[in-house]
Amino acid sequence: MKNNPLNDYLKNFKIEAFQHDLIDWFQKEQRDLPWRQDKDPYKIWVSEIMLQQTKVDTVIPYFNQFIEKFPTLVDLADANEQEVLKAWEGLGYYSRARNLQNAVREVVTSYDSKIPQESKQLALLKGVGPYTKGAILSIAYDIPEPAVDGNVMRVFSRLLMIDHDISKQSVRRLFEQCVSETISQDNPSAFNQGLMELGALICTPKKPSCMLCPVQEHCKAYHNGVQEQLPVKTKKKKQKEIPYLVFVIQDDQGNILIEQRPEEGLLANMWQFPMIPLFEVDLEHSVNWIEQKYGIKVSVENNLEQIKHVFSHLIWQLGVYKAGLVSGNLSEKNAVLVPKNELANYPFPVSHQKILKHLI
DNA sequence: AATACGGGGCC
DNA sequence: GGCCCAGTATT
Repeated sequence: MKNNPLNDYLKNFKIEAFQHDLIDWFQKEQRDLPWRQDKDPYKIWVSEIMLQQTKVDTVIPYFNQFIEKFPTLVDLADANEQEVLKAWEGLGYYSRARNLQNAVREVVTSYDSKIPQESKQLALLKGVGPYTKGAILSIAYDIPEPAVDGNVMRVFSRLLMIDHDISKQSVRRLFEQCVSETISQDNPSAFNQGLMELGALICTPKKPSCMLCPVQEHCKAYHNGVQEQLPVKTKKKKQKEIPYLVFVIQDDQGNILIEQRPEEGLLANMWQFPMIPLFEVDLEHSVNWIEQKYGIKVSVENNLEQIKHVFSHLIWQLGVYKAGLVSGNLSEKNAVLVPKNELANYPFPVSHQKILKHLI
């Protein structure tokens, strides 16, 4: 245990008093959230996946609708992937939904439909990383495991004045040690949730409400007046812009051409209007490209709109054009002609929902 | 150790 | 326009 930097950080830290102050505050001040209605491990799992990189207020309506549609683990396992993606539509990071269903099916077949309480088995499930594993174990099963997310790193970086760069993957393990050493054995669920709730409500990234903080007296950063300087986090570089041509192709019966994206990569298995990077084909040659790829002749009519869509790592500039289907038979297997009123049955990313909206 | 992977809300 | 969010998988 010597030369462990953790001992230096935890020196003079009053663990039992901290546990009490944190848990006491959490039990009084916690928000009334839908996944806190009961301790159904399945619901806790779903909520934890949805909450990855996503704010509570965004998740609430999705969670309610999702649980209504797939009330149990078995219901989700039995669903079509397209149904699941449709329920996830607009929430982002769609691989979360596909991994969740994959993992739920694994639990049904390999674990008699019961979510494992073994850390190692849980970690084997798709989409369950160190954070989600700890969250499920502690919140659903009252097992004292760390669940370190951005909140927890921010809170502990201030409490113990840790100035490691929290954007680095390896640093998470340091904070897991902090939690392991301080977590309440009696109530690990309230302890972990309390840390996150504190990070969300009081110990916020900017202008933390230290005057309202239940653990202010435990906070080294506050005592030194450096709470606004923590945590240390390197900033990410800005996104690359990619211009696309997008085509809303309609036949004479009013059907519209859409296609499913590849099963890997960005927006995997989601649907879209045909689109092509502008650096591969310009508008003049787009008719040829469409004929070659889809086996149909079209006539481009007019520009409908320009859309700028920002992702975390890139930006789409979409030039959307209306086109009429002149002749030919659809040869692309991932594409279909769909009546306008059936488009809403398919899961579209938000960028293409914007186009959909423009059509109606 | 870095990068891909969404989208929305805040300043 | 950048930052942040109850992160994970892949390279």
